[in-house]
Amino acid sequence: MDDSGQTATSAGLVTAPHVLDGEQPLDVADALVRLSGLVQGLYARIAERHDLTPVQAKLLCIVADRPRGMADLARCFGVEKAALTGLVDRVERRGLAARSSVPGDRRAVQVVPTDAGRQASAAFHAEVSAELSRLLEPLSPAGRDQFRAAVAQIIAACQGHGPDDGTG
Amino acid sequence: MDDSGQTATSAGLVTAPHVLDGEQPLDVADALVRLSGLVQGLYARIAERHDLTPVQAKLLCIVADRPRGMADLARCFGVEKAALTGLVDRVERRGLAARSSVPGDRRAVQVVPTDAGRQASAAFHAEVSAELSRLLEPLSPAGRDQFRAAVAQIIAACQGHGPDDGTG
DNA sequence: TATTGTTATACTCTATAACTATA
DNA sequence: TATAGTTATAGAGTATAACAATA
Repeated sequence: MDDSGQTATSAGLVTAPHVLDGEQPLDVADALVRLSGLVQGLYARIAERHDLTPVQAKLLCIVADRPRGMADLARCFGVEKAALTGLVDRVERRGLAARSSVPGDRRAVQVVPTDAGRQASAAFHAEVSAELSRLLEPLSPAGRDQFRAAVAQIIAACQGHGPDDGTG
Repeated sequence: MDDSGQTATSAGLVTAPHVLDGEQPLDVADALVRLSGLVQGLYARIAERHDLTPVQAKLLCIVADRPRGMADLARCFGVEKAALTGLVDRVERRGLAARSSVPGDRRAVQVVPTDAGRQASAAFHAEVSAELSRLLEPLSPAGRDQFRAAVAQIIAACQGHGPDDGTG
């Protein structure tokens, strides 16, 4: 199971630099967990810079792409639909999105971004893209291409057996 | 800033497969966010399988490696030390760890895993390693090595300007 | 009957501020 | 005074169960 045969202690999965400030080489699992921690931390930090929680940032990005109903959003987040009520309440209270009625189905609502919400989502997206690109700068141009291809391959192989995500 | 020059919509950062079931190629940012979502989701799912929250699993992994004080743990998690009280309360209440007094400093406590906690942490760690390795199976052996090397390089370049993590 | 969304309740995680006890 | 840890309070995010309105 352990791709590299190192004596991995439990601490490796911990992701915190403090725990592994020694110079043990990382096995695959540690490397992935720590990379994922970097990305999540970056995502959260940028969201906070825009006075958003990570979940709110994600919600705004989704509805900025296209308005969606509550059940649809619940599937996007991989959570129960009841959780969406409070989520949307909060972005609505902050003037970043609004519930809009759907002509043709009087039960349904659509969550649409306000202008402020669209601006926040665009600015957030731009910063995340920029900082994530910067994350790859230590790699050579060829290395970046290989890396991106590898990640795309991994993701493609997971389409289907991973209905939810985690970026919240 | 956009390494690949694709017209990235906000939805790309959203990580949810449902949002991007079209066949647009992923830019680097999307790829990293989605990979990180896969890893976090996997981590959370395995924790749940062991009846743990992701944060509890991480806490057990940390103290299984070596007992630690509350302030130390707070630095590991990148949170305020006040947050640790409840965190440790809950794993203690569940019989997975215990507060132990430190001879020589009557203010301090150390969080030590119980036998049950050690077992849970070891089982959790093994499963995460196994499933993360499986995640890389679509890559060729050479591709896996390149990938691991690239991730290690990225992480190494971040040592220092990323004091906290995200795996919680 | 199935679907859409909400309410009520409870739990986990986190932040801030104020506090105690020890060093 | 500084450090270790706790308490109190508040808010976000989530789950479950029960419910309303519409399809």
